[in-house]
Amino acid sequence: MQHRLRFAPSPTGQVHIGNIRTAIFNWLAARHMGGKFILRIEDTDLERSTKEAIDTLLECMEWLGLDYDEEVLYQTTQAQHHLDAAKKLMDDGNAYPLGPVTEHSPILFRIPVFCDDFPFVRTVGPASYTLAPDTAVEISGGGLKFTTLSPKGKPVENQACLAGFKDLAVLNAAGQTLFALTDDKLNDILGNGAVETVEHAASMTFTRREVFYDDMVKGHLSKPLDSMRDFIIVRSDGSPVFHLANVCDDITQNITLIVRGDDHVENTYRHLFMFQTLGAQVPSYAHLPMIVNAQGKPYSKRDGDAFVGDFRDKGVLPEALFNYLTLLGWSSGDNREKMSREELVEAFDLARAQHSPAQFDAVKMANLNGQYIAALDPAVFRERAWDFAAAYPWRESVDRAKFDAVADLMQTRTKLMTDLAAWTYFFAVPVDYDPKGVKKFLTPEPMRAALAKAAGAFDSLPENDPKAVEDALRAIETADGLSQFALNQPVRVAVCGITVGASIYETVVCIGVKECARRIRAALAATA
RNA sequence: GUCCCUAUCGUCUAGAGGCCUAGGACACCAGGUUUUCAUCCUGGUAACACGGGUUCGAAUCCCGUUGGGGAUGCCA
Repeated sequence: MQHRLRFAPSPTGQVHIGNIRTAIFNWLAARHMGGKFILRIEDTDLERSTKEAIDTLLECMEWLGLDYDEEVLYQTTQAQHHLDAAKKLMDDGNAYPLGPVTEHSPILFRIPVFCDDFPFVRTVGPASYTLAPDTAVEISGGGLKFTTLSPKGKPVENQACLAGFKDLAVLNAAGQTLFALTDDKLNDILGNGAVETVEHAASMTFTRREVFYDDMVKGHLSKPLDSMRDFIIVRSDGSPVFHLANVCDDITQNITLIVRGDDHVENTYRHLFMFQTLGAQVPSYAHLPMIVNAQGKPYSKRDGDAFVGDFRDKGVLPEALFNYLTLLGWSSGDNREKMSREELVEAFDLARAQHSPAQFDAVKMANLNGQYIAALDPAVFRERAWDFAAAYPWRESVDRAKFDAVADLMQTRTKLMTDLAAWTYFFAVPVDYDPKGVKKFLTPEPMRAALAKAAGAFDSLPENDPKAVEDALRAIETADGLSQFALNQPVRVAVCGITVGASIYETVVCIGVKECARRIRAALAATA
């Protein structure tokens, strides 16, 4: 069977790394299994879904190379399907209007009472609740209402679905049965809307059942039915709720494997019943743990730095972000970290995903990004750097050939593309000089004298000959009785304004020896 | 409150009862290479949340505690 997976985001603003990580895992799983990766845009929240948000989403996916199969399905186009499904559920007795029936009654999905044959329901065994003394139990088509005692002795109101209480018996303090949920009673309740209220109840017993499934990442998962409640699938304004729309679309799109955030685990227990009652095959599930911020907390709207677009703006390469995100909550198992897209597709396995949240580490990501930049073909790096430098005003007046030379020189020491911001000195006279550098390298008289000589030597040096620059500096050092290499840093500070950078000989050549001669004189004058 | 999920170095992780004296990566520290910085090389600091149990043997299985997250919406 060919698997069909989907990424189904709500386009409500920016694209979050948590969201895109879900997209990546879906994409990887689909490509690994040779299945389909489908994009569905859940744009039913008309208030918050905007054209801009959709464009941003599409852009982010393209930037990361997340190509999808088939046409994008916009959920708003499916409204009629959703309502038809709700109608079917109502007709089959699997959904009912809340409260007194009016045109504006919201519709609830009823966890089916007769569900013993469902493949994802099993009987756990006998169970009981002790109730708060002398309280009532209400049994209706909407479920049970009863009052228990908290450990501190306070009464606590409980509500649960009818399906949770198979073979229910309500007892009084003496242990006598006050009420038994027979098939007749059940039919009365379900068929005629009868409401049974049992007063003076002390306890109740029932057969506990649970819903269970095998999560591809979390393993065996289950939840007792008596801890579940019926839930709304159509609002009072007639619009379908997430649960309905989501499940319906998964059915119409024949989705076979759902990979999503583990905040949906609880929903899965409910959706299983919906697939079943809608007559559809239930899909497989894989729930991914969340990505959390540097404080170990879930990302919130406040964490403005977790948007995919921000990483692009900060100079992160898409392939590096893609790779780094796969490392959050997943590992190959063989110590490989920097992996190509092909390697990832080959190695990807949902069963190897982590069960607990992963913290995003911007430093490690920058390191990975540096590895990707270093590995780039120089011609590609020149191109990308040129494009990225468009953000900086100095690029306008820069000669492309010179820029390429600088790019070649600086590639291996670039971690983030934003590092290019510091390349200004290659193209313009430094406006200020690093104070520590000035104190150490431009202040001592012997240095200043030697620097002046260097300027003179540079005047008559051939361009594009780093060896000549090196020889010239060595000659001056020897003549002035300075130690070898003593002039390198002074030249760097005078020419670049800073103390760190690539080989000074290469740097001088990049800037131009004549220009450097001028800069040295200017620096000497500025620091006199 | 109830229910669900979860727990290995600071961080991402390896680990499927004996290969564990717990491995790798980032970060950090020390040394080396280097004209500065970065790269690179070598070495180092650093973790099985806690308490019970099962077993000849537990990071690994079970129970409990604690911590974290989620659900409990006419949000998705």
